[in-house]
Amino acid sequence: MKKILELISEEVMSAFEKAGYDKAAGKVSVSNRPDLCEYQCNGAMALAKALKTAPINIAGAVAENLKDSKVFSEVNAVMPGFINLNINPDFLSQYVAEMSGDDKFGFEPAAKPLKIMLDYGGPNVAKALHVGHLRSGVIGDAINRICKYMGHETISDIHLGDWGTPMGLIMHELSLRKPNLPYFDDSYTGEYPSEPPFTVADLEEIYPTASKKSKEDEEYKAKAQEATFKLQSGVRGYRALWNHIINVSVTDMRRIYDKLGVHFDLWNGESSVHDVIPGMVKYMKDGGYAYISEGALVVDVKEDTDTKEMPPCIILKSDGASLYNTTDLATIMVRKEKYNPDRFIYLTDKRQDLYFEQVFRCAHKTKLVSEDTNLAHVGFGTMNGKDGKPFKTRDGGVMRLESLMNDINEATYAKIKENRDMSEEDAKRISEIVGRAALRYGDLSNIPAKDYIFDMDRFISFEGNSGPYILYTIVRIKSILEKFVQTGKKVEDCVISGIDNASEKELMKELTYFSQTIESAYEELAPSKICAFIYDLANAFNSFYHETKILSEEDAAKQGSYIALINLTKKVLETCIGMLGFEAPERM
RNA sequence: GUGUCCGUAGCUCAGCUGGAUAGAGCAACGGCCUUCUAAGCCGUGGGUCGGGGGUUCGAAUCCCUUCGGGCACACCA
Repeated sequence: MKKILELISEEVMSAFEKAGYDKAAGKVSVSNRPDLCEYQCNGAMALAKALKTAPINIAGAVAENLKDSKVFSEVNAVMPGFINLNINPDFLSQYVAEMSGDDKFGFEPAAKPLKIMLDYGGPNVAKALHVGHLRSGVIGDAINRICKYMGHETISDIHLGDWGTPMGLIMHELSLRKPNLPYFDDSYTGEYPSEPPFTVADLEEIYPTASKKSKEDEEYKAKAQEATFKLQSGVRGYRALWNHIINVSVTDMRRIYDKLGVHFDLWNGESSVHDVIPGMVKYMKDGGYAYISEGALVVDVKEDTDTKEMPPCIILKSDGASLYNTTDLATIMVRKEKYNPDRFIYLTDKRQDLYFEQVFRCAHKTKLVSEDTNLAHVGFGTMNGKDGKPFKTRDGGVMRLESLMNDINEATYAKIKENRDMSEEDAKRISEIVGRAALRYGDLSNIPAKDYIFDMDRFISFEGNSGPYILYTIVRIKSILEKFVQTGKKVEDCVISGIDNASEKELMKELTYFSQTIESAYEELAPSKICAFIYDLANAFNSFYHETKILSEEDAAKQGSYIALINLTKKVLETCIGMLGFEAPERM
């Protein structure tokens, strides 16, 4: 189905053409003066200057041509040259009726489906998931779902940090604490224990301790580097120990990401490209792309059009070791060979903007990917506390992601118990569903690139623009539909047949924006667009709900039309929150 | 220093491919539950869109400048 604004614009464009003007001027937008009209076209004013005519004359001629249009119920040319439009209720309700008969509500998937590689999450196996990991996972996951709804094929990869210095730090610290473990005995040739010599809780304590020590103690730092080197060069015991770290850590991560509803197709890490690095480096040298500068192997990524400083992309450090750039480029190479994606999308902190620009330029320049492969980086802002600084726990520590989730679930639980009479079991189950919505919506409703202030009270107050508000709206609809079905009627038999009040029209208009919302959310890689849309839609529904008695409506056709409309509203809302990565309970 | 993002109501934020009286939520105040979940709805008050210049018939939106803040700028990730 064509989008509603396309249909309306086409109508106005042909009126421009008929009046002898450039049809391009007929583009229509939603009115910014709802008191005057529903849609507006400002094209007459843009044309006036070039044609040396008064804009109102153009607008008047166009309006005249739209007099008999079936699309509009009212068309007015007003000073200085606005064309004010009101949509014909019959046209609108027919459009919405058509939407309700379509699986995707009239949304047209991408004409050319792409294969898209998404890289988000990016946790380090040495560290516990903390609040800093929330945004990458939640935004990445939502973009993944949006891509799929667009009809694209996606592959998501968590891209674990499992190969760097943090691993060496843990191993070194462990070697000090438990020097007798066989992993540290170079002469040991037997089988290593299958049980890890530590728990997740141990790991969470070991890393920060080791990290702190290495900053204060040069010798400690050197030993940790040595451990890192031993791991990377394949020393048997270190590899075995490393496997334990991965297993313990990843098991725990899966559990938490599951709770959050964040999914990954692949759980590859930096380590998975370790073997291909030498080949890639050789390729870059042989191709004449990479050269030695200040001891390091670099690729120039400056462009003539640059107005800013653009440092070269470092491939190997001056000591010959690989770094972040190396593994990222090698990962691009591997992904290209293995999956050949049309597009790569990375989700990381926005502080890495410049870094990714370098890597992307390097990948293109060295022909790791073809010129038409789109490499995109979504740099997101940080979640800050009320003081405007990165969010911390009360005692100033790093807030673990799981703690944050638990806090929100507990607060949600308390709210449910306060407002509803519900069994312990239901309250607990529902608080988890609502809690996830509160957290994900709370994050996603912000524009990705911006920092935002996390305020627990706001998240748990459930008022205004929040996940729970959206869920509550859906639950209300479900409740009506359920009662309707109990009277022996069928929702599927209902059809949208017309409009008889203002709030119903508003709700319908809101529904028609579904397609364009999804499209722009994809184009801008901004799930926040969907949040804004469903918030408006929920508002429109709630107004309608208060003004219209549905179950007590005696006119069967009218009631059926209402039912079909709210059922469509429900489905659209559910589809949208599905893309945002949460769901609505049956009741709350 | 270079680049980049931001500065809109007391607070948190929309709006930014230029359009007519700058919008929400929270907080404050006032209404609405014998009737589909009041975690809701309706209403009131509250803003020199950081400052200054410019372009334009028209600027929160585009350009320049200035102030204030965040972030990044070759061997960390």
